[in-house]
Amino acid sequence: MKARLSASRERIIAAALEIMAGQGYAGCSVAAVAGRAGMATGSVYRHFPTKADLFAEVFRTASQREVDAVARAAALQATVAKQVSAVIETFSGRALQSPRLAYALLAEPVDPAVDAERLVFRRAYAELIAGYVAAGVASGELPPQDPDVTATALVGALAEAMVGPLAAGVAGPSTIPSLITFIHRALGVSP
Amino acid sequence: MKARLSASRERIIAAALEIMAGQGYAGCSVAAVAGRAGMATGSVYRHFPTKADLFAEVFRTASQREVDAVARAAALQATVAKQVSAVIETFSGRALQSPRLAYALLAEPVDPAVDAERLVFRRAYAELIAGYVAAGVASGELPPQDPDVTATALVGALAEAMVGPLAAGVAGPSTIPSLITFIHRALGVSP
DNA sequence: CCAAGGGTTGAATGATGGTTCACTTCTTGC
DNA sequence: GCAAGAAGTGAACCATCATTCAACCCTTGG
Repeated sequence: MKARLSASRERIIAAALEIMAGQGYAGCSVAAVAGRAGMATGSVYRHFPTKADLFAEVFRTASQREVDAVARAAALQATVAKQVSAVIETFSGRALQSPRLAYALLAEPVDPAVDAERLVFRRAYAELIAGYVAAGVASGELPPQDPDVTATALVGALAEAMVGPLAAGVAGPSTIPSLITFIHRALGVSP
Repeated sequence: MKARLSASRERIIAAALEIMAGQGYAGCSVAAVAGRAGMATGSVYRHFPTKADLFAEVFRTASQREVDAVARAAALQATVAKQVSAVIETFSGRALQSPRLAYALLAEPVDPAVDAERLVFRRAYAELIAGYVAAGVASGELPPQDPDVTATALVGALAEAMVGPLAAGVAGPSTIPSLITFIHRALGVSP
C-alpha cells in the first residue's frame, strides 16, 4: 500500500518528464500529466500540494540527472582542459538529443516558482565547473582567476551557445569544437 | 489627428516600459498598461492587435535602447580590449541601474511570442560584439577565431553573470573587473 | 465476510486576464 | 453647422486551467 503510494508519485514525475520531453512545459497541464500517468486529475493533488511544487520537483529531478551525467563524464578525465571538454560535449550532446527538454530546462517560460529551480540547476553546473577550475589554478595548469566568476560565465556561454542550435534542431558541425576552443582560451589553458 | 494617434501609441509603449521597470512583466496586465497610459483597456486594442504584439514592440524598443547605449560607449574606444570593456561596463552598469527592467528583458518568464523578441535582442548584442572581434582578428590584435561563436558565448557569459547580481540587487565590487579579466582572456587579448 | 479508512475519481468551481463590442465622443471635410 | 467616420470606453465575455470535493471503489484488519 505504501509502495503503491510512492509508486504513484514516481509515475506522476515520470509522466511529467515525458510530456516535457515531447511538448515542453507548455504541454504540461495537470490534466495531461495525470492522464499520462494513468490517473485522474485530482489524484495528483494527493501527492503534491500545488502544480508549482510538482514541477519544482520535476525540474530538480531532471536537473540532477543532467548534472550527474556531466559530472560522471568529466570525472573520467585527468586535466582541466579535458574535464571541461567533457562537460561541454556531454552537456551539448544530451541537449541536442532531447532538444525540447533541454529548452524547457534552460529557457522556456515557466511559473516563477519553478523558475527558481532553474537557478539552482545552473548553480549546480557552475559549482561543478568551479571545482575543476579551482583545482586547475591550484595545480598551476590554469592562471590565477576567480573560479566562481569563470564557472558562472562558462555556464552562461554554454547555455547561450545552445539556444540557437536548440531552436534550429541541430548544431553546425563546427559549433562544438569552436566552443571548446573558446572556453579553453577563456580558462587560460596553455596550448 | 495622425499625431494624436501615434501619440497614443507612444503613450502605451511608454506606460508598458514604466510598469516593466517597476513591477516587471508580471505587473503588465493590459488593464494596468491602459490605466497608466490614461486610457481605457479597449483602447489599447486600437493600436495593437494582441498583447503579444504590444510587448514584442515594447521589448524591441527597450532592447534597441540598450544596444544603442552599449554601441555608443564601445564606439569611443580604439582597441578591441577597450571596446569590449566598454560593452561590459555599460551593459552591467545599466542593468544594475534598472534591475527589474533588466531582469524582464533578460530572463523573466514571458509569453512565448515575446520570448522570440528576446532572441533578437541577444542576437543584436552578439552581432555588435562579433563586429569588434572580427576587426580585432583582422588587425592581428586577437588570435584567429570564429567571431560569431565568440560573440554568442560572450553574450551568454555576460547575461549569466548578471542574473545573480540582479536577483541580489547589487554586484560584488570585484564581479565586473573579474568578468572583464575573464573575457579578455577568452578573446585572447595579449596582456 | 464485513465494515472502516483512505485512496481515487472527474465533473464542478473559481480566479485570472486577454479580448470583444455596443455605445459614446470627438475630429474633419463639406 | 453637420453628417460621417474614426477613436475611445469599460463592462461583459470567454477560454484556460489550477484546484476542490462529494461520491465511489479497494484494500485491509478483525
